[in-house]
Amino acid sequence: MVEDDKNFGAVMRSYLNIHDFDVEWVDDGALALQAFENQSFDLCILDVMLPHVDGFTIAAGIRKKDEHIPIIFLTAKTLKKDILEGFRIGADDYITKPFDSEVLLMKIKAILKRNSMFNSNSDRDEFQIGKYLFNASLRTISYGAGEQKLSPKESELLRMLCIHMNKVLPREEALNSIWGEDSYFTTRSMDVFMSKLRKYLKDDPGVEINTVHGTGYILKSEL
Amino acid sequence: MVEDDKNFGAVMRSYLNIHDFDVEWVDDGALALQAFENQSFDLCILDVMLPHVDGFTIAAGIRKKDEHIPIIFLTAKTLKKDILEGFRIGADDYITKPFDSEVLLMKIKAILKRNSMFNSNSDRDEFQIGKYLFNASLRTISYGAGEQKLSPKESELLRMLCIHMNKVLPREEALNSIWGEDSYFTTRSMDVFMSKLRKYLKDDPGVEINTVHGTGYILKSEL
DNA sequence: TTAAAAAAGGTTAAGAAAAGGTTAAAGTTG
DNA sequence: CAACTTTAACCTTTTCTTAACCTTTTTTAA
Repeated sequence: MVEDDKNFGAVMRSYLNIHDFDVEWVDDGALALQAFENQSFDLCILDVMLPHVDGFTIAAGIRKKDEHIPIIFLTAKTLKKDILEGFRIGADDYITKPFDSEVLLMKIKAILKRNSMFNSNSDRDEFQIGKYLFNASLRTISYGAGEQKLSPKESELLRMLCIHMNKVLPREEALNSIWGEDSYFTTRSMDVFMSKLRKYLKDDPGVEINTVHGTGYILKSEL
Repeated sequence: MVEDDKNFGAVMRSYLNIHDFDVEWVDDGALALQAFENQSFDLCILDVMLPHVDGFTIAAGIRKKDEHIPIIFLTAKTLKKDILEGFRIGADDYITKPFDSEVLLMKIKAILKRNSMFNSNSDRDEFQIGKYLFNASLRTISYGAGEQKLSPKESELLRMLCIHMNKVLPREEALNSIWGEDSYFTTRSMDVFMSKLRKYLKDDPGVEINTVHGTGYILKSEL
């Protein structure tokens, strides 16, 4: 949420918190775009009249980076010209103050619900690993122009490492999930795969797969 | 569109027609549900106060049959209780009269755009594949002057690849959908068809059908 | 405390099994 | 018969396991 009115912003945040939304609130356009780059959001609520950068410009910047994320304008600007401009940029809704908070809530839910149809299908299967982009359903690791294909087990193992990014992936967990059992041979087989994955990722020194002896592995990635 | 005010309905219809929408207009709830069953729509606009069956009831009936289709209420009922009821039933928006027609138009477009992410391709039958134009119902691939006819299964398989353009089409999905089962022989049969499709598409180097070993196929097309 | 033994893990290569590509012959169906 | 689909045959490629030979880490016991 981008809103420069401190009182209104605080009320909105607590209202949305009560209804189980996590709200990241900034009061400035530059901070908004910065937050958008560094974090991951489900929906944006933008005021239009702001110091420095206006809400339309923020929205355009957001749309450039993510053409799907829902955007709602929430503003005192009631001129038809502004409303149309908001939709032109790619807003999902344009709500004028004063507004009813319950109605806003319903609109947020309606938009998220519609958007979730889109997102749920394409399950999270893309990961950024340092300089690499790993697509688990295409089973590819791309890095600049190059592309490395992965076998099913290689891909599944890397996906599990990504899900546990910077945390330990217990050997057992991977073995049971991918091989379905935890015997001497499957263990050794997994070692072979780990060796292969390390090769695929060796060109970025900021990425490494560390061993936690007797326990498991950690995929470490800077950034 | 369900609207019992003859004058208003006629104006709305011609306004939407001017903006390239086909409008089916009924003035009664029973007719609305009947039309919904017999035809195929992209979006519903419902008045709430209607003779016989009210708009909320119609919306509930529609939602029962299709949980994804966008619904917009367009009504003079401005009570908060009604607005919330509208959203509760599953509306995408609730617009109160009087309203601005241009804003309505933008809202319709915003909602259709979001919904299109979900169901876009799934029942199209014309696709651009690189330089080729593929028509699934005529079962032809044309490329400049030339035209290649496809058999029913060839066409259906290519259509599924097109729907998943640049994404993986799982073997299973194609087998179950086209052959109705997933056995050794249907698998081999599909391999034969894949080989044929590759031949048809071989003249454009920007188009290729890639194998994701053990998983499925991807139709890749530049542009 | 520390050297030796045991366990765990790293890496490479060989080979078997599974999957897929292609072509042609043999069925099917309208 | 002609169009279409399935089956068969013979390949090639991909994938996974296994074995062998290392290195590193942990445990054992003198």
